[in-house]
Amino acid sequence: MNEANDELAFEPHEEELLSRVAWHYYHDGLTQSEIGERLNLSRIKVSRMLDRGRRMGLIHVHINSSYGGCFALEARLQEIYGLDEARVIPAQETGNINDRLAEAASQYLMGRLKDQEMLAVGWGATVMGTLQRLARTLSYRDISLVSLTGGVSAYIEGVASGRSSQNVHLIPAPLVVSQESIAEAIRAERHVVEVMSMARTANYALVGIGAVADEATLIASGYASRSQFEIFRRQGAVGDIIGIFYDQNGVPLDLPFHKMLVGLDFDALSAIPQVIAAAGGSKKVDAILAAARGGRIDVLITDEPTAQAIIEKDQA
Amino acid sequence: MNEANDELAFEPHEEELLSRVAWHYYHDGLTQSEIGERLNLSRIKVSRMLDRGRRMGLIHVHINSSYGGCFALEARLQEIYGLDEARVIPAQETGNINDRLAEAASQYLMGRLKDQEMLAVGWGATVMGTLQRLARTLSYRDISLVSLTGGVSAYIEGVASGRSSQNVHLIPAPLVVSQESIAEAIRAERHVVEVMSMARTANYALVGIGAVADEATLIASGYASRSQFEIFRRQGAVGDIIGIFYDQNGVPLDLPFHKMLVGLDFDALSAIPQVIAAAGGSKKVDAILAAARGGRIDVLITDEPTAQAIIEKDQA
DNA sequence: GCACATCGTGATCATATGATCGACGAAAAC
DNA sequence: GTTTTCGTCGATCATATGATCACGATGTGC
Repeated sequence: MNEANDELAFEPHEEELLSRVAWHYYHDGLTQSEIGERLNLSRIKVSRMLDRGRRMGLIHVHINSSYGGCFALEARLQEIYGLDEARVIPAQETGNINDRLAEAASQYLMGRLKDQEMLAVGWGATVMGTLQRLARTLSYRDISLVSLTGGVSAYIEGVASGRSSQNVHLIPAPLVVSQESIAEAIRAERHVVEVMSMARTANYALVGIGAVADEATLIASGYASRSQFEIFRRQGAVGDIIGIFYDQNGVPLDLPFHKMLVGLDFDALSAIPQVIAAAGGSKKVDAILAAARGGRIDVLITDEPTAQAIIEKDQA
Repeated sequence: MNEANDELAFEPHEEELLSRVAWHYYHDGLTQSEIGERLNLSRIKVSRMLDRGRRMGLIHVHINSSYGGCFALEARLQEIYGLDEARVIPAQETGNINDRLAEAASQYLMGRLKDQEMLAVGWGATVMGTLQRLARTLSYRDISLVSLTGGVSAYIEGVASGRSSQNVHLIPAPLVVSQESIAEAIRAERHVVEVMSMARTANYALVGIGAVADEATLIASGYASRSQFEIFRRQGAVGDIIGIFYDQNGVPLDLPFHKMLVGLDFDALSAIPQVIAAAGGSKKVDAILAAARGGRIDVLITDEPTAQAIIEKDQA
C-alpha cells in the first residue's frame, strides 16, 4: 500500500504483480479498469497480464464437482475417435450403471430431438431404459420411433402405450431366427421391407453395445447360446451392435449368425446421420473401444471408469 | 452481507449442466453464445448459470500459490514466526475483509484437504464464511466436520444441510455458560465427551482470532459483555482463539471466563497437526501478533496491511 | 373465482473485454 | 552511424457480458 501505488519505476516481481491482478479480478470481482487505476496500469495492460497468467497456468479454474473429471475424458474420446460427442458420467459405486447411462442418454436425446424427427432404436437393456425415460418427450415432440432390428416389440410396446400407434414402426419379427432361409423370407415381407426402409431415413439411431461375455443380454434372452459366443470369440469378436459382431477394429465379422438376423446391417446403420451408443461397465471396454475405433458410432455415452479404461487400453 | 439462503444443493442434473457450461467457458474458452448454441440454451441463461456456479462455489479460481499473494510478506511471516505457511492477500479498501479472507482460507483448504480427512472448526465470522465456500468441497471429498467448541451449531447447520449428518459432529452446547459448575456438567456429558475427543483427532483446525475490542463477535453474539472485555484487557489479554484469551506472548490467561467455556483448551488445539487461522483488520493486529509469537497457529491467512502492521509492531 | 406475489425467461442496452493496428524505443545487425 | 528487427504500449473498435426491464407462467391467499 505504501509504495505499491506510487511509481512502479522498478517492477516488483512480475509474478507478484500478476497474481495481485489476478486476485483482484477473480476474487474481488473488480473490473480490469478498476484494477488499472488502483495499481497504475493501463486497462489494456491488465487485460494482457490476465491473458498471460491464464496461458502460463498461474490461474487455474477448478470445477468442484464429480463431473469435473469427466469432461477431460469426453474431450479425449471425441478427439481420439472423431466422435461428434462424448458423454461421460461420474463414477459412482451405488446404483445400477445401466439406469444411470439410460438417464444420461435420455438427457442427451431430449436436448437433441426436434419436433417430428425420427429415432431408430436398437436392442438392449440400456436402450430400453432410455426409451422409458424418453416416453413423454417422444409424444410431446411428436417423435416417430422405428426399430433397427426385430425383437424390440417386447419393450417398445410398453413405452409406446398411450401413444398414437402410427408413430411407432416395429419390425414384426424376432431379432434372430433359426435358419437363413427364414430370415430371408421375413426380410422380404412387405411390411418388414417398409419398416426397414423407414429406419434408413431416421435422424438418429440409438443402440447398445454388447460384450462377448456370458452375461450378455443376447444370451439371457435366448437369442444366442454360450457355445455360440465361444465360437464368436474365437473368430475374433469383441462386441456387437444390433446383433452384428465385430472384431477389435470394429469391422463386422462374417458369421453365419449374421445371416439369421432380421434387421439393418452396418452400412445401413452408418448411413443414419447420428448413431448414438450408450454402454458402460468393465466387461464392455473392448467392445466399446472397437466400435469407436471402427467409426461405428458418432456419439458415445459411457461412465468414467469405462472411459478411462478405453483410453488406457487403446494406448497400450 | 452474505445471506446463507443460497441453495447449497443442485437439482440432480442441473449440476451436470452447470459443470459442463463452466468447463466450456473456462477450459475451452468458448463464449457464452457458443455454449448456448451447443447446449441449446439462451446466451443469457448461460451467463446466469455461470454466475450461479461462481456464487455457489462450484467454480473456483485458484491462483497458483507459489506465486500468489504478497510474496515478501508471506516469506517474512513464515520466517519470523516459524509458520508452516502464510497467505497474505492484497490490500483492498472496498469490500468486506472477512469475505476476502474467507475466500483465501477456503482456497487454501481446498488445496490441502484430502479425501476422508477431518476438519475441526472454531468460532467466528471468518470461519463461517470459509465453511460456506467450502461446503461443496466438503461433501465432494467426504470431509468430516467437527466443532472445537460449543455454539457453532447456528452456522454450521446451514453449511451442513443436504449432507449426511453423520459427517458433522457438533458439540451440542453453547460456547459459554453462566457458571463453572454447569460447564463442568456439560463437559462431562457423554455426547460432548465423544465429540471433543473426536475433535482431538482432526487433521486440521480452522480458527478465527478475536481482538479484545468492543466490535468482537463474542460481544455481538452475547457471549461476553463489554465490561468483561475491559477486565480481560486489564489482565493483559490481547486476543482470543476459540474463546480462550491470551496475553501478548500468546500465553493463555487464567480467567474465570475460561472455566465456563465448553470446548477444547490450548493444549488440545496445539495437538492438532495444523492449526489454520484466518484473521485480519487493524483491530486484530495485536491479537494475531501474539498468537503467532506464542506458536498458537501453524498457518496464518491475513491481508496485506495487517501483515505489514504485525511485522512493524513486532520490531518496535 | 380473482388479485397478488414470485419466479424464470428473453429483450434491450450500457459496459467490460480483447483483437487489431500503428507508434515508439531498445537492442542487434550492418 | 544507420537500419532492421523486435517487443511493448496504448488507441480504436467490434464483440462479449451482465444489469435492467418487461412479460408470462406458476403458485398462493383472500
